[in-house]
Amino acid sequence: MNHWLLKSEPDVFSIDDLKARGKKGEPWDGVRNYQARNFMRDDMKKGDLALFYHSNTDVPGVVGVMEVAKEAQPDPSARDPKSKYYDPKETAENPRWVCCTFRFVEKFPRTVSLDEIKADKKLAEMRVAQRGNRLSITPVTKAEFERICKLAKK
DNA sequence: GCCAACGTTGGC
DNA sequence: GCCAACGTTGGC
Repeated sequence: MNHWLLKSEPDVFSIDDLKARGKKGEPWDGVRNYQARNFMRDDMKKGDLALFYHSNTDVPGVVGVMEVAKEAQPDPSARDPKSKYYDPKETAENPRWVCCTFRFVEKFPRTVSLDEIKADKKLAEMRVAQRGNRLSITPVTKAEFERICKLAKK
């Protein structure tokens, strides 16, 4: 099983929004970066666990856990001219963008902040802690995943 | 709101 | 296929 970290701006879609979706979960649409897409398309499997990270907010950090409920499918927003994620090059025959569907697992009792991640020896190498990192979907190791869960419950 | 870092686009 | 220009991300 693989582990992941996915960023989302809480103003746009927060962990509480995901929780409100219940068992149905939420398709992670709008990813328009090839590296991130490849992770979703090629490596994300049903049951994989992912850290939910709030970006662009007062205290950026990991706020909870979700799981892959459905593996990659063509991203419908890419073919919707009204969507801000619309891509005129997207076709049904040759879908360029995909999305996995995620289901809420848990919300941490507290946020594991980016500052904390950077300060922690075992976590400092995570992609999300690197300067200039903008990738919204990154793989994390099992050890990193478990470390963050442990910190969250301290 | 600033700005550094990065990915993408398009002219050549 | 290079690279400047541009748009976006996201911490601060």
